[in-house]
Amino acid sequence: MRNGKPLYRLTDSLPYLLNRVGVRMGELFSRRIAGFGVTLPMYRVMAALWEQGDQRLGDLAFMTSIEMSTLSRLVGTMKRKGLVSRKRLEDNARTVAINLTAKGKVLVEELIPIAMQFEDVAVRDFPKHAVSDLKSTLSQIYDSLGTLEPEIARAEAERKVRKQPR
Amino acid sequence: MRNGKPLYRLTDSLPYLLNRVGVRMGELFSRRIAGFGVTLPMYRVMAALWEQGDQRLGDLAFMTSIEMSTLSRLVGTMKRKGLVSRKRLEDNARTVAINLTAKGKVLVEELIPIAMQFEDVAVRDFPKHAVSDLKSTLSQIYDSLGTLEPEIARAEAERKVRKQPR
DNA sequence: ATACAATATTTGCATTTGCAAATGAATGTC
DNA sequence: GACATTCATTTGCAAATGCAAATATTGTAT
Repeated sequence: MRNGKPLYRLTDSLPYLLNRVGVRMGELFSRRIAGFGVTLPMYRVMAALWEQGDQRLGDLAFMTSIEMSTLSRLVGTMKRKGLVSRKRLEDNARTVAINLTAKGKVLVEELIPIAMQFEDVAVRDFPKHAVSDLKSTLSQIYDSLGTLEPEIARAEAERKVRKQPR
Repeated sequence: MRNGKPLYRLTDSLPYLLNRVGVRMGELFSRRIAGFGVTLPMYRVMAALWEQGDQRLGDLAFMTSIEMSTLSRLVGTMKRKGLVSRKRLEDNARTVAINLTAKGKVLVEELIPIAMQFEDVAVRDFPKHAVSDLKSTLSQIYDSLGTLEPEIARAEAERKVRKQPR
């Protein structure tokens, strides 16, 4: 950046590339399952519960990366559709145990093979190792970002301090 | 799946891993730039225009992966904030040329170094080649999904046909 | 027991989103 | 040159989202 302009391309940046493929995948898969009356977030909730049942709202929010208040409402509509149950616990009534209903289980077990096939098709031109490398790198970056969160928050705060020093 | 249950874990699936890291990155970077009065979609628009100015709405929508009607409104609010301009062309008045204003340019050139640093920090524990492999795989999958779109749409339609044959 | 803090979820409210329909503008057809 | 047709963008409307505040329950200190 000899000339003062930072040398940068949005379209080469990791967040951009990540978002772009995420959006495209999401759109395609959404359309793929729309005929079942299920949205992508709904599928994620069902598949998460299929993997690990009886979850509390907070845990499910973490697992699905859906913001808690959004998820609270989503679980509400899914309950109305008869896909999940939501019972307050006897021992700790401030928490709630969310689970698949029989109907929800049947449905998600119909959708899972579709998801598997979808992923197969999406990566069929890539060698096995490339896909597993990709997945493991994605996981590591996710973890790393979790660790870095305080540091990044700090960088954010510092600017304020510089602009408006006490 | 000898027992009839598909062997599958949402949390090992590519769409899940992708979404999760995308969401976390987005949240962190959003917070990082919030002090500048800019949201993440706004940043993406500005950085896209910085890379390639005078874009039509449709092209900008494609480049940023933002749905067109959403983007139309976003550009509206950004124009009101004085960040972008939007002029209809003399030669073809049904298209519109969107560009950064001077103010928008100054702002995005302040944000870009932050984005660069953000990405550096996010991947600093990874060898260079791992990051470039990741990026190239993401790009390839994106392209591949584009190609596969018709095939996936067909799979979607087939189900309907089977259920309700003519 | 009473008040107070901590935890988990839900709700109010304003904003954003996305589909489908409407609008505005250019192009082809007769 | 009026006509439908296609293309690019915008808008109506209902639904989804996310922050902050409210609610409900549990734990703790006095």
